[in-house]
Amino acid sequence: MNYWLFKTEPDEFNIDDLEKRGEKGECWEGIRNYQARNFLRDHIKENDLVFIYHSSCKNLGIAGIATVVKAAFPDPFQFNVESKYYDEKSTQVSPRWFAVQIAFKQKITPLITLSSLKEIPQLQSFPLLKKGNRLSVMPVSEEHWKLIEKIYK
DNA sequence: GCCAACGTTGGC
DNA sequence: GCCAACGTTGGC
Repeated sequence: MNYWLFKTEPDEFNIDDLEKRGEKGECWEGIRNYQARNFLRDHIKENDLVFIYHSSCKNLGIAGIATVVKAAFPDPFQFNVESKYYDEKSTQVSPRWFAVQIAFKQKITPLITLSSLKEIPQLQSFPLLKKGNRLSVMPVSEEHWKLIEKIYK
């Protein structure tokens, strides 16, 4: 099993929205970055755990945990002309973009703030904290996951 | 294949 | 709203 971190802008979609989706969960679509796409397509498996990170907002930080309920499938939005995620260069035979389905597992209250994560020396190499990091889907090492777990457990 | 120009991300 | 950092595009 592997660990991940997904970013989301809480104004668009947040941990409470995910909780409301219940067991069915939410399709994590619209990822249009190749590195993130490769994680989604090749490495994220059913039952993996995901930190939900709230970005570009007032309260930055890890707001909860989700479970992957369905591994990679072609992102349906790339074929939808109406969608802002539409990609005319993508084909049904060879889709360019992928999505996964995740479901709510737990909320972390209060959330683990970005600033508190930065204070932990052992998290220096955590990709989220790297300057200029723009990945919206990133792996979390087991070591880092366990460290972060300790903060709220 | 290089790289300048551009658009986007995301913390501050 | 600013701007640094990064990814993508497209001309050459």
